[in-house]
Amino acid sequence: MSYTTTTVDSDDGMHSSIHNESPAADSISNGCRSRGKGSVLKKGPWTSTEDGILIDYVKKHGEGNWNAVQKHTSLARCGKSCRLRWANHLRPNLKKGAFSQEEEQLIVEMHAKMGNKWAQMAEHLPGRTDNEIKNYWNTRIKRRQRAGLPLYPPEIHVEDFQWSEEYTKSNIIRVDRRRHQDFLQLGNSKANVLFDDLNFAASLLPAASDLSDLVTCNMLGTGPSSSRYESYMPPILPSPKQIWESGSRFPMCSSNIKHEFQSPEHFQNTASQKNPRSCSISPCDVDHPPYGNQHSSDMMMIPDSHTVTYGMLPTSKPSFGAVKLELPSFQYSETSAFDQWKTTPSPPHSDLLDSVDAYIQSPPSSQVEESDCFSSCDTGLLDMLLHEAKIKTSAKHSLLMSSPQKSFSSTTCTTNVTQNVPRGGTLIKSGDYEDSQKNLTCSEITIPMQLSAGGISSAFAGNVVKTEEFDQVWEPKRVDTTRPDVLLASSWLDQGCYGIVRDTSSMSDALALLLGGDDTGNSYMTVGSSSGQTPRGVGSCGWTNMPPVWSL
DNA sequence: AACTACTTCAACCGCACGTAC
DNA sequence: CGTACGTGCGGTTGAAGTAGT
Repeated sequence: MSYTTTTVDSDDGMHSSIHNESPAADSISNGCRSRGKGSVLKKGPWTSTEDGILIDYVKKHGEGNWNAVQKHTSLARCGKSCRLRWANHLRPNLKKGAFSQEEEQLIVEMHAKMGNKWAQMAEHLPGRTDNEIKNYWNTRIKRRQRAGLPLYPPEIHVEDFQWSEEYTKSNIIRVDRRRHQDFLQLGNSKANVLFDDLNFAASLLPAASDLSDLVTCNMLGTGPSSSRYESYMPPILPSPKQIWESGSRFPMCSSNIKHEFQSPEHFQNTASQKNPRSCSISPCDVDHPPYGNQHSSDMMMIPDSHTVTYGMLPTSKPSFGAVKLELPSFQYSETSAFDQWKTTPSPPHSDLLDSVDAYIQSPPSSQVEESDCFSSCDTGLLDMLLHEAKIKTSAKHSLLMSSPQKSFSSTTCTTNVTQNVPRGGTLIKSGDYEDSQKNLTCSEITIPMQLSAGGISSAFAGNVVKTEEFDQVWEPKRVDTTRPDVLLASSWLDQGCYGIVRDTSSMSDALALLLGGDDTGNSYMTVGSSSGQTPRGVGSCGWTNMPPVWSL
């Protein structure tokens, strides 16, 4: 970062040169609007002189109207910069120095409750700024990650705080607006898997109404989720080779989350044992090779953060896709996940930590997009999804209740089979609308969506998941590497999953294929597979877009 | 002492929202 | 009603500081 920059750019960092030619448009420097043509705004660290000028200004004029600072003083700083400087460093009663233990505790609790709402947290910490809190938290994340500690201490029951109705709603709205543009930029492919995942999540859980709210919230990247955390999610994944060799299915498909779900019966039986709102995840039974000896903690998710708890990386193997297809404990466990993590022995794991570090330093760029993908539905779509989820869940419910464990397990297999094997493959042409409701039976799950040229709209196309595959043993098959989605996934494996960019060409090609569309401008998106063990769409498998259904 | 790796934190950026015109 | 502006927020960046070798 060069703080010596004195650019005078066009609006919002577009860095064009029109600012001097348009009388209406003030000069803008990297998002800061400056008054007067060609004025040069200083960037970088503030000098004491500048501080003095700003303090004087505030004394005279009070806070606010920051853009006027430049007019009334000799300060060559944009209003934004002035506000930031004042708020973070110059305003009175600022507390400097390290956070006290009480403050730290409060931050942790607040974060568990509200996520990355730094400004809100700052309101509860007099003298502290949002920036300070944010920095503290980010540092904490790294520290605890390195130490192999969970993000939240055991005494913090994240689930106790989360998903308050108002919070959820407010965040859905906010993030929805914020992410919409990102979504439009993503093209259609990712939205496809968005619904894919949502569909699965909704269809596999018994409490449709409750679930759909939560799932949708999370799928939209809302709630107390944190892309920041997502950035710290470690690539604790087996290599593609490992995946092949292990016979495991594609490891990072978000639908794997379903493994975390407790059976309806179990859930009901145990619900009363704990705080009804407590839904933290306890370890599931993982005892099958090739990951038989791995600890379930490997795949613990922090409900708040969409995050695999990197803190527990020291466990044996990458696990995400290797969880036994068996029901996890969905109720709160007395031996909390955190406790488990803490007591988890730490075998050699330098490779994993290295990966984590690499990941931190060079998070795959695709993360953001994928995260955004889930954050980008408009509210109309949200309602639609909720409705859809409920319907599907109802349809599934009888199956699940008749043999919960079996059903769950089977459904999981179905997911694998349908998504990795051609039979369930469906080519979705965006712009088509198929009323999935009509197609919905106990043996089919239809994923609703439609993407229009202008972005996403509330409509459905079909992605059919056939439950006739129940109980079928999944076998790895060869991937049709000519398929764009395979290329995408492959490329993603190379880049996003492991934080290592090996070759971007395949990704580009795949994207071109996927997003290029046909002559009519419609884009095709493959949802199912056409051959072999095809990873699901790239969006469905990103760490960042895994629907945190586990937070239920 | 020199170098490297790592951490901290100030500041920037883009986006979203509210309001005035 | 649309646009411009002011402001706030959350995420990201990189210079400076620190620790380790």
